[in-house]
Amino acid sequence: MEKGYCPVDTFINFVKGKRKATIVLHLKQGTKRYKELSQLLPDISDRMLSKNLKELEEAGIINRKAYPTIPPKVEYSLTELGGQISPILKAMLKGGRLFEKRMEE
Amino acid sequence: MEKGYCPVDTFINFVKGKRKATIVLHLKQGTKRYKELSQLLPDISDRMLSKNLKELEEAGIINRKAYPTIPPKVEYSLTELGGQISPILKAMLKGGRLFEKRMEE
DNA sequence: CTGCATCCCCGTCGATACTG
DNA sequence: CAGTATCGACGGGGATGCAG
Repeated sequence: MEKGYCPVDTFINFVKGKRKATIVLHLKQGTKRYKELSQLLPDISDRMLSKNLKELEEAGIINRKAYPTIPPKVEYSLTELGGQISPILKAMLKGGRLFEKRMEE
Repeated sequence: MEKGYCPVDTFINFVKGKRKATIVLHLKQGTKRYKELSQLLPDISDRMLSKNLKELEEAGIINRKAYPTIPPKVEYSLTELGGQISPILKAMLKGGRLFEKRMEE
């Protein structure tokens, strides 16, 4: 993840991947397993989900905890940084609704 | 501009175009001419700048006022909606700096 | 259950050149 | 000054299938 010319772009780069923001918002509600996230986000493929999760982990936004059991079990949760940015995502959510309202007219 | 599955994505769609957010932040400082924006954003081509300006105008975020003089003169400014979302962009800017600080370590 | 590998399409963006 | 036209490179993301 590279630095943008302006910090706003840096932020966008962290968040623009398909569904990344939504994943964080769901994890804000509490720790979730891979399968649960997959069900909460019906419009994303496994490929993208695991890719986004990995990137979010590398960015330090989420924690990944794998249990070496059979069948495997993996839990995802927010890091402190993840908690710090979630209010911003919430603000963006509100802003998004503003746009959606406008579009309906 | 289509609606996202989650409003956060709607918001991102408005803002993720290269430099769109930065344009809004500059216009927040006051009305600017095309040339001025072009100089404030040295890393964006004319093609992208005019494309982004047009999209922001269509989204209702900025106003475009052209004076039919020679040489031509066009001024861009924020709409009320543009003013409403700029605090969110500022929050994203702060968040971006958080990320950048982390990356330096 | 939790992913990764492969193939491929398509939109985004840069470079360059041109116009009213 | 304020853009538009065209071409081409690049990467995100979908579909499908397979593995530990």
